[in-house]
Amino acid sequence: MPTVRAIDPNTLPKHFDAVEAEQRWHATWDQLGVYAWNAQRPREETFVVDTPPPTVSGSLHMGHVFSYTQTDVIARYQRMQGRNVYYPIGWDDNGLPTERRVQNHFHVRCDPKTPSVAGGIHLEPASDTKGPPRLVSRPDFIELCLQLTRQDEEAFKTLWRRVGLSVDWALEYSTIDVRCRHLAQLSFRDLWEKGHVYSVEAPTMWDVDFQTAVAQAEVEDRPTRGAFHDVAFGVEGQAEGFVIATTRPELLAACVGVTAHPDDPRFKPLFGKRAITPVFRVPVPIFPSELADPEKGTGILMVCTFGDATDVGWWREQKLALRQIIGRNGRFVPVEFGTDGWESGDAAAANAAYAQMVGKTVHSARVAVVEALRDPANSATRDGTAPLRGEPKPLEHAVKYYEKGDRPLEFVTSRQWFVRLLDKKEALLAKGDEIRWHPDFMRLRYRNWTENLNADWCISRQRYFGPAFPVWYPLDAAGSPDYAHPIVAERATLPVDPTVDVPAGFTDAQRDQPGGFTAETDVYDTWFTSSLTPQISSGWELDPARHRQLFPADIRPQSHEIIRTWAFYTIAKALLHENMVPWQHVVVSGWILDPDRKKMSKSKGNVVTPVALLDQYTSDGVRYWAASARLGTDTAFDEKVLAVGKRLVTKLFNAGKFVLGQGGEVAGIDAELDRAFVQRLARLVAQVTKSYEAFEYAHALAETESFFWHDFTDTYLELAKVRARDGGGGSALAALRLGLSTLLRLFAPVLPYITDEVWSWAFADETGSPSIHRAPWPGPADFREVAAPADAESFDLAVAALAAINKSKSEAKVSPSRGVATITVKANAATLARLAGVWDDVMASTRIVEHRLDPTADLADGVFEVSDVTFLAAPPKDG
RNA sequence: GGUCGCAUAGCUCAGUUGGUUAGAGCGCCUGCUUCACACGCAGGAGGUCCCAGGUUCGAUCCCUGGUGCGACCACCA
Repeated sequence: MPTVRAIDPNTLPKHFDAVEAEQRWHATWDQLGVYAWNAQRPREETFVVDTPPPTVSGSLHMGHVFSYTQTDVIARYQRMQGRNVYYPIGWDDNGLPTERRVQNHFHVRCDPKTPSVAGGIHLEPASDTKGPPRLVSRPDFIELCLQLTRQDEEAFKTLWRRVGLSVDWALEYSTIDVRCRHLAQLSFRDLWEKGHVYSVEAPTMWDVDFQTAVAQAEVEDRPTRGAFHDVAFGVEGQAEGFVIATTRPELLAACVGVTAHPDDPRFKPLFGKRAITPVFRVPVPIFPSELADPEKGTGILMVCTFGDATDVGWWREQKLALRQIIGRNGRFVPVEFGTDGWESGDAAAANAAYAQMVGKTVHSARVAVVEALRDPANSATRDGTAPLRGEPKPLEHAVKYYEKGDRPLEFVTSRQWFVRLLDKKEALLAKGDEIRWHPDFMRLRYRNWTENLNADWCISRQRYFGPAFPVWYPLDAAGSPDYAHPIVAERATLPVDPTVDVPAGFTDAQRDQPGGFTAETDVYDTWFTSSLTPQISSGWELDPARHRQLFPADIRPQSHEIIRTWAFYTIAKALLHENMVPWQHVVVSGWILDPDRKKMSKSKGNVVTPVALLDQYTSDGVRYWAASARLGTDTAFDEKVLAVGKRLVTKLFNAGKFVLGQGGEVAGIDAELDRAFVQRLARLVAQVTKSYEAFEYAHALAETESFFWHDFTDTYLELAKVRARDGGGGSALAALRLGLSTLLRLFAPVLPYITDEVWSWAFADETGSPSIHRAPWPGPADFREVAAPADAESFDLAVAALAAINKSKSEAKVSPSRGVATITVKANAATLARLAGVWDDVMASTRIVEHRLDPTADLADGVFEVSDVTFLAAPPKDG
């Protein structure tokens, strides 16, 4: 029989120093290449994670740690199952969040007309953001974005390593890097060739601060305080007017129509006539519309270019005039009245009234218009009273905002690029159903969004820090761009920067010259690139062989609030490019909530910083907390759970120290108790494996933890340790080691540090797996050589007898370790007979000297009672 | 307003494919300096499984309705 040498517990620290161990294991894992993806292994052995690239625009909070750890646990399980795990990490650095952060950090604004700083720009963080921001050129602005995101990426990387993410750092990328830009442009080119993209000049949702168009998916409603203003309009050719209610009086100058419900008797007589607006005295058509709600406001409303999406619809259907008074920066632009089919009225007076509005923001224009509406001279009716009827009535209503913006969106007419999606809803829904969602109900979020989609995807942004469109426009003889015939760069020429590169058939001298060409200066919506993360991993057209190896991915981890954006767009791209699904599974993490059950987020100022918690509870402790929550379940942040995780780490350390501290001859596992334990262990492994296969890592952890703590350390270890320690316990020694080795591996996905630490004390050499994270996942092969116990209930009988004896000690208020001089154990005869195989272990662990087994017919099977207990004298206290 | 989720011990959460006394951890109580671990061990108290109906021999679990909390979407005159 082989002999195992005990480790010397004295060579181990008294307490587990997690911070030291974490540093040490990072180095070891790097050196061993434990997490490296092997490009040589085939697809069927590979497990591909489509990792979310975190937005690099600030700091990571516990919500990030929570969800990324959950993904890591799944990846670590797959790796131990022998899969070749492709687990990349990227940084989503392009886009508005970064631009905004750079603007604030350095107090700058990008101005394409400003010349670049010679020798490259270097700025210190701005200490004072008062006064006008410094204007910097587009290349300088991009450089500042890159500088700042590089810093952020380093900080993120440090934290992710600390948390123990088993990503392959060789696969690190950023969404602004040249390869991602190349892939984004290839994607555009492919969509262009397939006829899925188009550009059009139309009213589009517009953020006046960022001065860019935004997509439907990035819009959110926010309850906003406003006020109903009752405003009297005149009617052409009659004395009687009517009163509209509006929350946006400042748009009065942009009023191009008036509408009410077709069946509303109050306004029926007005349809077909023209209303006269107060102040500006513009005549506008009054038309019926089913969309007008007689119950709302006064039942009749003004249509402006543009107050909201409904206005856009009416403007199109009724072919109303266009008077776009709000400019791209949110300020009122000059407008000439009298040139839009207006015949009657006083254009000069209107122009004079409007002249005071030019340059004002929405807010101050509102003040100005309301002021004008208080003046009876501005009345459009003939009753001589002020157009504003009564005082504004405050209300709170939902207003559309860009999700990252601060002021309400406006509809601004501009030329934008779109991906045509509205005609592909059926195909999009079908793809969504091909994917398995965890939890399954999350697919309904996707369905709901897709079914209710009401606009194509606006992919152009009038910004700077993002991949460029590979597009130029020919200029006609007058120097005007021919938007109907864009020049899209050929695949082979990509990537291009249209502001630097020259389209085929032109020379650089023709740039921005009549008869020449001009660059498209818009950049992509950040989701246009982010929706390609599976292709960024696979290389797609840049590396077809790798693409076949890595696409579709196995899992897409993400949170549920971005199903409408990230998941949706990624599914759309895979559909449009290759008619495929981008991944087999979507695993949706929940949120961390405050104790008040509000989402933890930076804006709410309730974020707990991860580093302090990692220091206090160890990385494994924090991971334990994250892995305790099921997918899709929002969880209240509870520090007690982290403390439990830390205790589990300590317990593993101590149990490992004890088990591996026992040496001696190892025998086959043949004692009844040992066989009964191994049978339980094998059953646990089967259950835990099943849970992991279903992405139910929290269930797997709970089962493992319960077995480890209750069945292993409190029960089996106590029952077997005397035999293992006092020689002749080769079977117990082997079973204890098998138990420890198995439990360490079951815990390894969640607790990578402590498990590898204990593994390294003995099992690394014994098994030839230097890191537990490359050790084989436990399975039937580990237990094949151990015979089943003679009695299937041996383990439970031993536990029940042990509990009965312990209880007598507890009731007598003596130490559990106190020796028992005499005891009588009662059970029915059959139970006592079945106990025989494990009774010696029970006696040894409870320190029974003399006992009597008393068969009693009236006790149920498996039930023990003890009586006549006397104890040995307490051992002398030393010191 | 539409869709979805949740509601189980003081707290954080499991669980029951419908079946005798519903679980864990934390917290609480009673003990135990125990030779792996006091970040421990033993013992214990604590629950109308949100409410009302229905199906069933039987419901915490299934169905219907309601209440509360949360999310996503819509509502912007």
